[in-house]
Amino acid sequence: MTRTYPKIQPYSQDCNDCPIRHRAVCARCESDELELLEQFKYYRSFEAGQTVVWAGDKMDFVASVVTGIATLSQTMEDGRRQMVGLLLPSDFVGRPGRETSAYDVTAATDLVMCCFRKKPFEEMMLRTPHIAQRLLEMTLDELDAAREWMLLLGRKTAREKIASLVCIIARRDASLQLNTSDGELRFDLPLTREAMSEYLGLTLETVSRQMSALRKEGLIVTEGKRQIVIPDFDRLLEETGDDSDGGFLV
Amino acid sequence: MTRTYPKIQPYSQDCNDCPIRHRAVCARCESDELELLEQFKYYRSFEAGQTVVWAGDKMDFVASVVTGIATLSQTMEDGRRQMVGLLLPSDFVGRPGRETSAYDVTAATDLVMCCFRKKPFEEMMLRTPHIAQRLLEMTLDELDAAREWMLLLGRKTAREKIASLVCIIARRDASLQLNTSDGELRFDLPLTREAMSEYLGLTLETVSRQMSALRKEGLIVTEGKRQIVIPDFDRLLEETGDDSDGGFLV
DNA sequence: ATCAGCTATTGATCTACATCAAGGCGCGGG
DNA sequence: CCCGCGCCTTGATGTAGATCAATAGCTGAT
Repeated sequence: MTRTYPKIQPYSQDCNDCPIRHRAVCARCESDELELLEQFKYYRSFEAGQTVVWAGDKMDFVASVVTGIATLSQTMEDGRRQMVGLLLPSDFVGRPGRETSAYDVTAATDLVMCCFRKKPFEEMMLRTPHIAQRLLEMTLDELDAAREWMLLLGRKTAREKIASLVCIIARRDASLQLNTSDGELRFDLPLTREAMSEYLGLTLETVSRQMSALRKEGLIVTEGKRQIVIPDFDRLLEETGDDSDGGFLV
Repeated sequence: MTRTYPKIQPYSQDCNDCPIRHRAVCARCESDELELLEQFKYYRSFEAGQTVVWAGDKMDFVASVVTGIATLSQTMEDGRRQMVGLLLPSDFVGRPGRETSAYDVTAATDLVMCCFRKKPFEEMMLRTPHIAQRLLEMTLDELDAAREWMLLLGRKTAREKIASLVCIIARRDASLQLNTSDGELRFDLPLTREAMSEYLGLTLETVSRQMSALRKEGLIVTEGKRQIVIPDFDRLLEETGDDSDGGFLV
């Protein structure tokens, strides 16, 4: 016996105010069955620096980033912090089947999230198999990204780490924005030196020094505080230590 | 409209020769619909050190570890290696929806895996929603483990890394074996110093030194080459830098 | 018994990054 | 205008862990 289920349209690019957006399950572009999600959907805004949830706190919703950047971090007792997730617009956060957040969720910039209460979300997951399949796909992508990140943390030099981070953000950005055609990439890197250091497992001083080094060598150009131009993406890529072809998976 | 689907029995402990075992989808203990998986199931054995698949190679199966230990690693062009997955018995490997392996899969010890051809597996996933749900759950667990691992790689000292690894293996082992009641844990750590160093983002010399240090301080006792006794688990835990309560999620 | 080939240990030295410390720049408020 | 506060940069110094190197145990082959 073969059944058919309502199809989730994956990666629908232009559904900008959907509750769980194009990299996630898009409820807007869906069958009737999914309409009911709408009634549980709500938006929340945060200012840069604010905490969305603390590790261990109750988190009764799942969400996706609409605008801005959120981070997931772990903190050790003595204060050492490691970022373990970087959420850009369209990324999903929250784990069906868990009561509390395992990580600090923080707004790295001003942030708007689109939230669902977890209960109805879980119920719908049971009724609509394609959601679980879509979510599985997303989670596998995240796992691959985490593993790439592990290579960075475990084996790359400070210089390679910085180059990698800049490339990662540039790619994510480029896949959304229109890229400036002729090899040159322009985008803003909306992370403080401290946030970068938490991402990379470095101190902020080392981040600053290595950024200066890349700047002096012309691999990156900074305009103002956060705006970055990469004159030659391929040249910067060579500094990451990654295989030239190897896929970034985010 | 509410439908019901065949239920997957999760974590069924005593289904030892099931193709995808208790931490995964258990096909043995299932509805008729799942029976057809059996015909695509086959076993493969590897000797310690052998490679199961190379990163980039075609991988037309998914599998679970039956006995032994497998690892997932990434290699940089200049040979630096980082382990990104450690697969103990019952762990699942392979990604539905991808043609090639993203990682080197290697037998750390003699290894038996139970494999499925990917095509029929994927087809069944579409027909049997609970499989995707179960797989999602497993993948989320793995993601949490990966994030714990990122904290280790990014922020822990060599000593903390070693203590953490020993604790992780001990826990995984204890959850399968009968633990030796009175606080004392005995198990074997079936990884070479080199494998440990690839897990931890260290050199094998540093691993060796730190193991010696823990031994001299009586935090661990080694019997023979690979057998390890932890006289006082809680005392070793304190050396990991982790929150005393905080959940290891593997 | 001897030797080759692993794996592990231990020592000596080097270095990339952390740590400590001192400004500098930009921005908003009084 | 000045001051305080975030954020960033840069310098001086310290150190954990890498690197280089020698040796030791263990296993299996001759």
